[in-house]
Amino acid sequence: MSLASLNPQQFQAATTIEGPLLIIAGAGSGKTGVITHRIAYMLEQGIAQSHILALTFTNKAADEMAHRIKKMTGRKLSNLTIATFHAFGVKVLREQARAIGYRDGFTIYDSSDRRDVIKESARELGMILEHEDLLDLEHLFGQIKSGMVDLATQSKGIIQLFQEYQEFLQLKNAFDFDDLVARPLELFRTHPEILQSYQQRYQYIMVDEFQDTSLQQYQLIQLLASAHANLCVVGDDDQSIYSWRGANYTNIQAFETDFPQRMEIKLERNYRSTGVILEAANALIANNTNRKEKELWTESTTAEASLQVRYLENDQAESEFICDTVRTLRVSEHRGYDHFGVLSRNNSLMDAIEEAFIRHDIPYRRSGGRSFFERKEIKDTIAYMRLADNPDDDIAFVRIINTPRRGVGKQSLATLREHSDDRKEALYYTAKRLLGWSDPPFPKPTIAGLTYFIDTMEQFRQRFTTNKEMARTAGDMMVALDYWGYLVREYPDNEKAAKWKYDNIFTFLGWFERWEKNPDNLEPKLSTYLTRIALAGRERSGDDEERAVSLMTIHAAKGLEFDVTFIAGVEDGILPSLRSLQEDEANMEEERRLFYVALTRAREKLFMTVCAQRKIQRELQICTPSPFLSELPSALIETEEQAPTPEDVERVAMSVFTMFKDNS
DNA sequence: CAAAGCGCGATTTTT
DNA sequence: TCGCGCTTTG
Repeated sequence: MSLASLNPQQFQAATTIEGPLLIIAGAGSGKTGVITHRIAYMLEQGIAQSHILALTFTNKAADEMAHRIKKMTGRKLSNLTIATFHAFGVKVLREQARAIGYRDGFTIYDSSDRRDVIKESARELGMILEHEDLLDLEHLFGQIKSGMVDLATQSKGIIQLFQEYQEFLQLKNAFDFDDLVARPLELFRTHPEILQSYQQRYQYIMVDEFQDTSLQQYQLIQLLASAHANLCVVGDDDQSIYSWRGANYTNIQAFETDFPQRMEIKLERNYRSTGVILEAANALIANNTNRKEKELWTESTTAEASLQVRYLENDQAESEFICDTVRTLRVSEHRGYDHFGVLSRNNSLMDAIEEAFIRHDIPYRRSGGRSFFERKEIKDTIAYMRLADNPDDDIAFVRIINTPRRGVGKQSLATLREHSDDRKEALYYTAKRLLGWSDPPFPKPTIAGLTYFIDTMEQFRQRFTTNKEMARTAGDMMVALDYWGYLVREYPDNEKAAKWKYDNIFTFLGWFERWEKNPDNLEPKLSTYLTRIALAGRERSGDDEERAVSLMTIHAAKGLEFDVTFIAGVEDGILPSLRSLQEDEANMEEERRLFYVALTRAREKLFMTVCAQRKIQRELQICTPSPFLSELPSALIETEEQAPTPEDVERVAMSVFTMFKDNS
């Protein structure tokens, strides 16, 4: 490796490895390079891999970091821990499950599973929940678990439901997402000897995207680092965009008080964007109060640089403009598709744009959104795998017990639940037990269906533990269950849809197989893979490295960069998001940071599009430009058309009005 | 008692 | 527009 490529600040950040260190790293300041160099430098200094812990925010960032260190040092990284907070929590819990009363091989419940668990718990207590209550409870339980709300302040009913919920998880040997941070923290607090063993192991700790850590995450690393105090945190308060998930950029201030002997380094030189873009971004973010003063600068100038705002009639025109521009610039400036990125505040805006990409036959990659893993057929397949791995997983059981249909409806399920409650037994085992009776309490066809289900599952559970070809086993399982027959029956006059869904299952299993057979894979177990997809959920497994335009939310784009960047829907109510502001007016600053993150993704060219009207949830809405646009120095911005005058807005409003009149 | 058929509400961001 | 839950049907 060569530290020579680093500027003085970067060099100091990379080579200061003892003691607490705070690195304030502006957008595009070569942060990832510094972190990877820093770890490589540690290894070079003879620090054992096993003593280093690097925590990141996304799986993608963790993978990327490991990849770069591997390349830089040429070493095998068998013992280096680079993980997200959640993945690290899983590691600790797998090692220590027994200390908190769990058995090995637990399951991780994602947020949609959480919904189901709340429903189950409510049913158990005889409570009736409206859909809205359910959403509120999901949110509330998350806040309680992450320590933001005190359970004791809640009503009796809620306390009862929460306790039932926790009991359910424990009984089913499952953790939810919040547990993955909260439980290890609790473990460390209550078991000093366990904490000590981890402190001894992880003597050098590094945290990326520190501005996005929650209070609990901060407390966790504080505990771990308290023995050696070799803690390096890297962050940028201007890029804190996850407060809704408990992220607390005041952790940066907390770090300053908690480690008064800390060293502080600011990286303000930007290597990514051209001057125009940077100047605009600086001007925007200066409007935020309560931030650490900093000014990004660059020496980069290029003829290709530009910052444009386009005013378009509607979302259709917006999509067309983006596609046209991509195609034109690709040819005229010889840019690969993968150098283009399209960002939006929320996922739904991307639907229209994706459609246009399909129409124009432009290769694209859309991340986030209703991902592949959220398709019913994939969720079903995963549920079968989960149940094979952990028969206690009632949520998986309920999901697939009647998929394909095998005569198990509401009544049979109620019978099963009744019998399982008595013994605190998982539904799977209850079913197995009841079928052993001389006269099982189900109708004839149900008995047949259930028997086949249990027999098949038993057989494949066996095969999963003994057979090395797990993906193949899973495929055979879906065949044995006749999932194909199910799809044909569900989509009677649409065999194409059925075929498509069936193919999806095997695409998914293909990834599984690749993972399973990867020689770098240290632990090719079913439970390991299930954990992986639970944590990585929405992220596409970056298999096809084909060049494609990236379509994503601004949140998902953090840490990435594109030569040519589009920000779609730069309109009031979208950016800033109306919902976010309704929740709390103070969110304005976070929305501004979000826009700041979007701006700073661009290297050379940045296009922002504003529509006069757009269809939101099937309804045509009149749009006005985002107030943030007026915070950008107008001298920097090129526009082809004039910004719409109030008369324009009125005209569009009238035309929409008459359209509605005609329709009714 | 399970399966097919109809109506209603949903979408901010993600580990 | 689609998935989910409720109602009717067989």
